[in-house]
Formats: sequence, structure tokens, C-alpha cells
Amino acid sequence: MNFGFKIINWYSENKRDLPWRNSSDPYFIWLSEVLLQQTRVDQGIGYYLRFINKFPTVLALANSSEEEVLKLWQGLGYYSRARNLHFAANQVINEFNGEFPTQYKEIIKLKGVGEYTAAAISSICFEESVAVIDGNVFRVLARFLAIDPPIDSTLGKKEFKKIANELIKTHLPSVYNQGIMELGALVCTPKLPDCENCPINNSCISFSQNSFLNYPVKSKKTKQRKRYFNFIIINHFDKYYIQKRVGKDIWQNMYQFPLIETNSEMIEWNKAFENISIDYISETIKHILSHQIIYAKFWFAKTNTLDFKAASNWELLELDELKEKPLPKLIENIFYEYPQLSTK
DNA sequence: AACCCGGGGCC
DNA sequence: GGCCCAGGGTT
Repeated sequence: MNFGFKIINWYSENKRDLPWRNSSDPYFIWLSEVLLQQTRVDQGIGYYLRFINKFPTVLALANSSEEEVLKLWQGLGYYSRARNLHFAANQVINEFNGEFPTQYKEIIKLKGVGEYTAAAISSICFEESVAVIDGNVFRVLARFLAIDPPIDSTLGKKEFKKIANELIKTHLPSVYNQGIMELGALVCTPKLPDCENCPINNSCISFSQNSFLNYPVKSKKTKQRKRYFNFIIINHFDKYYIQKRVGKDIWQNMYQFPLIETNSEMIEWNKAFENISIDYISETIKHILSHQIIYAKFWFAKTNTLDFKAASNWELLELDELKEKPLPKLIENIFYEYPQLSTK
């Protein structure tokens, strides 16, 4: 019995019962796939259920606002996924006459849909024979065949793609693709893989060499940049100023308290705020992102002068209104940390 | 090809 | 602290 049949048999007996399985509606599969990009299944399930409840159809999603979608995405990270999801829903309505595209070459035209997601949708929903290659597949194939080229190199990607698309032949694409990913997620895990219970352990090269933890090979390592954020929380007659993040940076189109970013933890208090009395300064909060370490301080201030001059891009909102905006986790957390910001 | 984009879980 | 997660877009 070969690789693919063993995986399919294993999958049929061991697959998890996930909310988007047992459906082949491309809208649901697309939504689940985008939600799960760089995201663990356990983390994505709740978001998936809330999304299909609020946006049962691609038309409902297209008719919403980007801000609504970002709000529902809040806390999950990689928010370009949410913006692109909303954009792509409108592509389906306007460029595909409201019908979700059915072929890989069309599906991949949707914003936020790359090779992996197009392969997943076209195979799972339409049985197109194109192999998915995600982190799980890289790991399973790299270990099974002891493939040395790094998965983040151009050469490596080409080789994995060639092998994956050879292995999927003669198998039902939807089952094979989900099977190999499920094996990577449940058995061939990054750390402590369960090789004893793996259906293909007797022909796994790295297992026979006891070298499975050396695979997959990766060449690049992520480096983190340090940033220093000073947010000022200005109470103005029990309303608060916020601003929308624009430009090409983290948390694009989400909201925050007015921010002064500095090059070090020291801040020379800006003259723009010399008329504001600071009541309290928070401890430094370390907020870790994949490529950045943010050291944040929150400056609590109050001004009840009627002619307080706010910056032009600030909005003055009630706490309740503020919390309806899409907020980065760092900002959302503040409401739990500081009781004075809890809604009455 | 290199860089950018979140947040959480696990060791 | 480092690695990884059902990756994709931009430059």
C-alpha cells in the first residue's frame, strides 16, 4: 500500500470533527482556510462560528463594512486577512457575478488567496487535483523523504511542489489533501511527533535514521524589532480621544489611543500636550508580535477645558462607542487592566 | 528574494 | 526565549 492510500485510510478513521467539514460550499471552505492561515485550528474555530453566524453568505460579507469585519476579526492577528477577505467578497459579487469561482486559476485571483488557499478550495470543493502545501505538508514530506532544501528557499518550494503534485495523483484530491494536513497536525507534529502511531512510519526515511527532528529545514530566522509606544488616554468630559491607524504598519485601519512613538523608552514629553495634566502613567507593557517587541506605556490624562485643541485625526468617543471599534489586542487589554476604563 | 504582517500555545 | 501555527502581499 502506498503513501497516499495509507494516509487516506488513517484520515478516514482519525479525522477531527470540525465545523467546516461535511460542507463543500466554497464560501465556508474559503472562510475557514483564511481564518486558519498561520493560525491553530483551536484558535480559529470560535471565529469561524461567529463569522458564519454574522455573515451566512458571501453576499452578506460583501455588504458589510471593512470595519465590521475587522471587529469580528479582533484578537486573531494578521488583520490584512480580514481586510482582504472583505475585499475578495466584493470581488466575488462584482467580478464573478456573485458565484464563487470553481477553478484554481480563478480562485487564486481573489485577494488574500494564494497558492495554498486556492489549492485547498479547488480540491476540497471541486475535486481539482492540485496539492496543498502548508506547514503540515512541508513537515510530513520533508521527514518522510528526508528532503534537505530549506522550505523557505525558492529551490525548496519548487521541489516540494513537484513532489506533492506527484503524490496526489490517483487519489481523491479533497480527501488526500485534508488527510496529509491532518496527519501533520495530529501525528507528525513539530515537537514530539507520535511516530509510533504513524501510518507511514515503516517507510519514513527520517524515522529510520532517527533524524526526524532535523526536518523540515529552514534557513531564515526571524528577527524582532523593538518599538516604544506611548499612548495618551485623554478623558474629556468622560469621553476619550482615539485615532485610526493608517499607513503601512501594523494594525492598519484599526483604532488606538493617540500615540507617540519614540526611539527609546525615554520620552521627552511633547509640547503639544503641555496643557494636559497627567494623572497616572502605566507600567511598561511588553507586547510581543512575530517581528516586533512593543514596549508600551499608557499616559492617563484629563482635560475639561472647552477649547482643548485635539489633533485633526482624533475622534472623541464614549467608552461604549470606543469599544465597538476594531482594536489591537494591546489596546483591548487596557480595558481589563484599568477599572477606570470599564463601562458603567 | 527579502521583508512585512498578530497573537497564542508549547517546550 | 525560540519555534510554530491549514500563508499572503508588497517591494
